[in-house]
Amino acid sequence: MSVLNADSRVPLYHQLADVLRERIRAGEYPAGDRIPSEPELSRTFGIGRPTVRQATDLLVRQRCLERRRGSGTFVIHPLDEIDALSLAGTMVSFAKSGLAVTTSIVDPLKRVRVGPDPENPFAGREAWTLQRLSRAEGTPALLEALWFDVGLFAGLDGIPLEGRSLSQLADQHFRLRAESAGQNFRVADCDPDSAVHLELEAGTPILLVKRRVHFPGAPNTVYSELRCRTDELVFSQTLETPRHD
Amino acid sequence: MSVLNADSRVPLYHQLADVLRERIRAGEYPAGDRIPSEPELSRTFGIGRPTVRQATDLLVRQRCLERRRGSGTFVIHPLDEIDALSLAGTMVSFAKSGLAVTTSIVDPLKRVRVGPDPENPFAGREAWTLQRLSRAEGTPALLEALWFDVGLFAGLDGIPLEGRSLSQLADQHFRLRAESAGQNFRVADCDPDSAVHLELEAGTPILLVKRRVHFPGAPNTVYSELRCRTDELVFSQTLETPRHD
DNA sequence: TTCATTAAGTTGTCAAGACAACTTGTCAAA
DNA sequence: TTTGACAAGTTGTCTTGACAACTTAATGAA
Repeated sequence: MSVLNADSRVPLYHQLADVLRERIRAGEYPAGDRIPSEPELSRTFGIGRPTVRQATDLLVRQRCLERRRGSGTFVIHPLDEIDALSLAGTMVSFAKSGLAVTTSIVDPLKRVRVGPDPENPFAGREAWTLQRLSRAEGTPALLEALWFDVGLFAGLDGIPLEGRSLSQLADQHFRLRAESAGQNFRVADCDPDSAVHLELEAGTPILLVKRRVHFPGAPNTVYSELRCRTDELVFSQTLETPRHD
Repeated sequence: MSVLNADSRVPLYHQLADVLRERIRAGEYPAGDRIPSEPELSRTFGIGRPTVRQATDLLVRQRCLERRRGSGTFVIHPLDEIDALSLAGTMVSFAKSGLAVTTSIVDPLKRVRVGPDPENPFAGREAWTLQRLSRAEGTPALLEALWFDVGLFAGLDGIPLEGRSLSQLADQHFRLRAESAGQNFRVADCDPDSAVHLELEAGTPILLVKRRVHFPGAPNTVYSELRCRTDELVFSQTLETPRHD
């Protein structure tokens, strides 16, 4: 009962990769679990082991699978998967550092008309907005103000946001996956409101990051301002060069 | 006369990839030219064709080679390719802003033994180092200190650096293309030396970026510290999500 | 000359097998 | 119980061989 079509114009290893990717997506091979071994896949699909390896090679390069010699081939944990925002994500980048990070919403989600601001793409329009604070080991480290497009994120007010990655939410609830983002960095004096949350004196220099996130066909769908204390924690990111497989 | 050692712990296809990369770098296979065909490499090196393909696969993925079915495998032209470092590049990101940016070397290239510094991967070792200053519209904006691996950038002291993008140099002279990079951001007080170059008072808060650049098979090959004035110019970047197929 | 055909060469895909290197669990001995 | 040796299973590497799909250049005919 082979699912693969040997006469197809699509190479067998691409077909097998599609099957595996679909099974992973469907939860048939849960994250962290081992998938069937190469000889086993070779037998069940009636193809050679090199072809199986070509297929899993694709998924390994896409960071979907991970090979462990002598042990097996495993489904990568979603956190390590290619998440559009993880490039610049905040919760994610902190989580990887191994620090105990807690995030709480300090200003609940509401619909507002955004005032004039040349850097805020929602200026003069309505948008969802909220503010959240991340603490590392108890110390306030990052205050984040976000604005969302009301059209694309319709019904956002019915979804629990506490403690969730926003990119994960965008993916799961709205099937939106960021395409690109732009951000800039500057040193700014901390305003009084933010100073309270960050437990600083007003006027203390902080790192201010302004970020725009673009989705396919919908640029500037998310805008955020990040205010970071960098006295105890630094703001870090990892960049990977886009792969062309 | 095989150059490859079958008894080595290093896999044959890695050895062959190294040989090919070296020949490309040395100009033996010029950019745009065809390299010997797979059967030919297979014969001359006395190895199987799949092994040859494994080797060229590495270089294709590093965007060093390009396969054309029915025609051959070709050395990629350095210029028309996406610059890996442009993701995090400094001159490049400034240039895109449309501002008149000039970069000058304020501390010439030299070989030094790097002192202890937990964040500098060259600490306790020898490295190339240099310091350069970028001005936007005449105003000092960015002071950059760089450290390079002496092994990978052998002969760096014979190459004119003035006014060139370093990633372009790495690509064209050493056929090195960054794979990934990590950087962190913090607010720091400007040290006296940097203050002179940036035309600030010592102690003024500036943006300090520490960056590590990784090349295929050679992590931490470049380390740099960027000190930015952000009063008139911001430090910006664009992120693209890696595409999959 | 111009165009279509042909042949040679190249990469793309796939098979079957072999051994090496490594991991893990089992089992026996201390 | 703890330790060590062993066996089974898995991925890593490599070989030989084959045919398909495609490109290019040479060849021949109009």
